Amino acid sequence: MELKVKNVKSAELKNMIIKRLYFDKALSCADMSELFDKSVPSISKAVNELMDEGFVVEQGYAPSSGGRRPLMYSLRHEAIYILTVAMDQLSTRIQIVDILNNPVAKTAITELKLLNNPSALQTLIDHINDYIFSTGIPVDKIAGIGIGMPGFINSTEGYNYTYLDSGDESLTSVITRETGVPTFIDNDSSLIALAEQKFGIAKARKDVMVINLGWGIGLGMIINGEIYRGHNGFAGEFSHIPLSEDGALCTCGKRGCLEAEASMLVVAEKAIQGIKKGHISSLKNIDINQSKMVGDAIMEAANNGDQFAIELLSDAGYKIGKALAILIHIMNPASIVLSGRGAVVGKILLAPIQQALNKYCIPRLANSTELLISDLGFNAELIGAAVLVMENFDKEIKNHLITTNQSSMEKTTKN
Amino acid sequence: MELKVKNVKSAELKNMIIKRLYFDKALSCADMSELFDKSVPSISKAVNELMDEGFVVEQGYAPSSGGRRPLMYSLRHEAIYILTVAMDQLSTRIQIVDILNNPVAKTAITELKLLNNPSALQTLIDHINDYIFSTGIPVDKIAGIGIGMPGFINSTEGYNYTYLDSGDESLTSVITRETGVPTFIDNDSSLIALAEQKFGIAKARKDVMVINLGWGIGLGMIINGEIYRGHNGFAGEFSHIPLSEDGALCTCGKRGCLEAEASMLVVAEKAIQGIKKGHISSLKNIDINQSKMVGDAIMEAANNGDQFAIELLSDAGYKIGKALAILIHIMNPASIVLSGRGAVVGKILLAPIQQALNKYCIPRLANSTELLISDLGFNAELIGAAVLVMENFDKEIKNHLITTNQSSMEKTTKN
DNA sequence: ATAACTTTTTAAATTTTTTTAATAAGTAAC
DNA sequence: GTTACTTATTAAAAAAATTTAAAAAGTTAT
Repeated sequence: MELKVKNVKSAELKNMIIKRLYFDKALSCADMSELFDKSVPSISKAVNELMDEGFVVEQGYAPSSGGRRPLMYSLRHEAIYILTVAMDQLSTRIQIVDILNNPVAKTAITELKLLNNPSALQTLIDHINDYIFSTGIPVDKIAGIGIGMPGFINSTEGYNYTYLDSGDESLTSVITRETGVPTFIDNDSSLIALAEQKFGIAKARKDVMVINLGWGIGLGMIINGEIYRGHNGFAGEFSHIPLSEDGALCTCGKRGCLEAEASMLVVAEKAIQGIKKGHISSLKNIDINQSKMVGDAIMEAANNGDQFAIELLSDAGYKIGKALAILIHIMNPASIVLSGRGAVVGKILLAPIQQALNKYCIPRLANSTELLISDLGFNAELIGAAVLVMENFDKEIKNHLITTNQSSMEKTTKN
Repeated sequence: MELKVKNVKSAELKNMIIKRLYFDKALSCADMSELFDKSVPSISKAVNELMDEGFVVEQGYAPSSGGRRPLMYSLRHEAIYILTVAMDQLSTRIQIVDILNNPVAKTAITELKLLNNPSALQTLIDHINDYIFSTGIPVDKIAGIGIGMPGFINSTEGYNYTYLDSGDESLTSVITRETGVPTFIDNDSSLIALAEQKFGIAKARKDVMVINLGWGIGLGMIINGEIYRGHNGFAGEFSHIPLSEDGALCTCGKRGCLEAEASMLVVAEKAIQGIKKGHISSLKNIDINQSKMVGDAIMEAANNGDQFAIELLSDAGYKIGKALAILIHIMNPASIVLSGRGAVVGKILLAPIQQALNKYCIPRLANSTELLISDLGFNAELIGAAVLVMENFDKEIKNHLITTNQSSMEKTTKN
């Protein structure tokens, strides 16, 4: 006996509508007809079914553009929630957001060391389950779990080859099984890029390079409007491109990597050296035993006008600019976005970066690339994780939401 | 009175079939059903219509895979020809090929200087028209003209911002008007990449970087199975990425560009210097006043085991390898193909390139990229030009072919 | 204020596509 | 050499999508 789902194409259209409404908030039938190249009656039918299923609601009339006012449809807020997770080497943030990306509960922040920590995966799962329980939101209202994390990640297959070893089974499969919610993972920088392109400063742009300025230097690439992950999912390893011939030794074992020359960690290191040598600066009272805190302190000091801090950042900015020149030559992007932790000093970095671009770029290329500073800030990765879930919104997720929802999908049995 | 073409979607399917048959040579209805996610009857209907229109013929039965043998369909050879053009700074090749990319007449090679030559465009048009006339192939059997050329090119709009100035009107529009055949242009390196991915060593691979080793160093990118051209069509400007801090002066005005360090022209230049200094080599009797001929001579000498030539090429190879390391970090491609003129010394370049990759690449990335040498050689650009035309095969082209063909499309008049 | 024109939605008719079933043509095991 | 099982094509029936037409709800110019 074989089970067969009917109306596959119709279900596809409905998923496309849900997905689109997540990004565009509200659309009329006419809008969607245009968007999906489907007739209005087809759209109308799908929308009505989605209303019956509880996913879509009428939102009211939009202003007329010269004729009858269009009836706008949007997603029902209570139908879909998304659990988002942003991990770095040391700490993990967990959050549940609604369909407007607004948090519905306080973000949970926990210490979770990724390196050499065999129990990290179980800890993560426990934290997620605890968080879901604490919010009281039923599991079947959560469309999916999106997780951003560092490491070499194969997003399609759901593996992280660097951290959170899950054995033969994929990481996403383990978390899906243990939480009961479809799970998706991706590289932190890719998710930041996704956030910037969907809801940030690079909104709707097709070819965007997002630089994740943090303790390393990540690169998330949007190519033809989609995240580009490369053949094995390792694209965007910007941190370790060889920049100078005999530069500083990098954690990767090679010399002259961009990360070893210009990351916030290196800036912090240089600041500590400088302070030890007696550099006059508002930083001189900082605890120099914790590079990461020094990093934050430098950025704050720079924004407050501290000359020494600005000098250090400018130096890093120039090197980043040189690397960006290479990136521009290869990719000819519409925009480059400075995002991640370092975005707060974006304005200070802008001048030296532009200077490097002028020196190392063919003018025609430099001029056709806009340099932007993120306004999403620290939230980018969490928003990106939500986008990741909704980009993968398909039959499976809808079934997960619908199983304990009101109606069930039409199925026929083939005899 | 408004004219409206019916069966738009059906026409689309038919174009998809023609396109696919160009790439796959022969397919059964079942194959196409799978490929296009359409029912067999839909495919069958479209194929029968295409046979009536004279585009498709039955090709015979393929071996059975356990059941009834599939009837294979292929394109009718006499229905579609493609005119391909490959231009470089000094000379232009023109050719007409059939649907199997086989030339149907001798390739025409003419001297045509691109730089500072206001009459270049008219000369090109004249040559194309003369060539078509000389072959006796009727214009309405030629699906399109594909042209590969150097310069900053916007393939979608059909402009070349560097050469062949066509004023306000697009270059493709001028040539289409003057020849009566739909025309498409693209960057030479992009077309070489297209050829390698469709009919060359990187066949069917999705993420491929093709290096066009010639007088410059070009880069054609296949991303997600499609040519990537960047935001303005300027992507792949690999020649001018800053490689060394205070390197040789480049024609672009900057220092340390890859092109200025490792192109065949530079190798030739170095050879001339070496010979003048009395280097012992089989090259010593070459005419040192023509760098380009020296370039060819060096490649030949290297392939014959000349130590000095090999040394020069190895040096260039190592620098190319360093640049490829950067490319691999950013793109994580499945394959890198060495193509263009320099492909003939690919085997000699391989070792120093690999050496550089070992030094400058994270092992995981280097290991997941295969380094290939083109077997299409000098023909790649012409084949790519044909692919460019067929990739753009759409309603317009089909109409062009069909106007003076046997049947005409069904049209209805809206009252 | 009214006529003329837009835009959106709904319902009925038509077209297109897919599903189903039947037929044809082959392979492989016994 | 049957029999059971695959695979491919064709034709008729069923389902789905689009086109067409009409109605509803506005805007704008006179």
